[in-house]
Amino acid sequence: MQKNQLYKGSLSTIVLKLLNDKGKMYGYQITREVEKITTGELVITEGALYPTLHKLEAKGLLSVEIKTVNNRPRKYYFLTENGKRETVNLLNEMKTFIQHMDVLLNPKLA
Amino acid sequence: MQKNQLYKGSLSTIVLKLLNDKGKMYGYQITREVEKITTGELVITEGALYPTLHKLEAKGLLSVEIKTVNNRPRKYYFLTENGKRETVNLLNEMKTFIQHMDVLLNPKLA
DNA sequence: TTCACATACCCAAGTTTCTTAGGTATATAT
DNA sequence: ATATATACCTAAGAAACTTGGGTATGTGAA
Repeated sequence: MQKNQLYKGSLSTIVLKLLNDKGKMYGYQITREVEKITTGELVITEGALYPTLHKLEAKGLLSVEIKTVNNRPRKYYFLTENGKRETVNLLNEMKTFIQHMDVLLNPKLA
Repeated sequence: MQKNQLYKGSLSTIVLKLLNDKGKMYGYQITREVEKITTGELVITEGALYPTLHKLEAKGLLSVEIKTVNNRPRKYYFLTENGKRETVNLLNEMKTFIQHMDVLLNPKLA
């Protein structure tokens, strides 16, 4: 999703958090929304997103609902109960990760 | 370095920043230092660290100096001029990454 | 003295996550 | 007609790890 390797591993967390806040979203909408929120700086490629959505569904964290809009099918994803619990876990892990980075990269002098 | 996928991609940044602050360090010492700083929470495996040190050296970001201490060889790594420049870049990328995560995971209400 | 543990280096096979580069198809604006 | 936006998808390869080894010395405890 970037030249930068740091984003590796954060995609599931981003997707789950978005669905947690918005309720239901479809894949293409997620890519648009992330670009909008980050003012175009973070672009999620479809080659990364769709396999991730399928993986989260296979794990039982997401469910799907297909709707046809403008003669095109849309797959709306939403969190299952397990998905809601896992979202909390992943957000905590992200918080811990950032704290660790802060300690390592901004050491207290003396 | 963790169960968690988030740390993937951050190892080079951590190593370069440590060397930037400490001057010279050897591999084993880096693993000890990171554990110490994070009070045991972040453990860098040797299977991850040594290939990373070799990669950074191959890229011209690190140089090596071998010393024998207690009848065992130690390989002290230190930043080259390019390494110093790249450290600044990677620290900025980490800062940007954390800002993006903040915007995505802690959206302003309304 | 033997046995574990810390120190100190290393590699190879496998996994996960992503990038790159495609493919299909409809609607709309130029 | 042609490009762009919308909307889904996959497969091959790259990168960064984990896991599980290997070698070897020094030290402390049973």
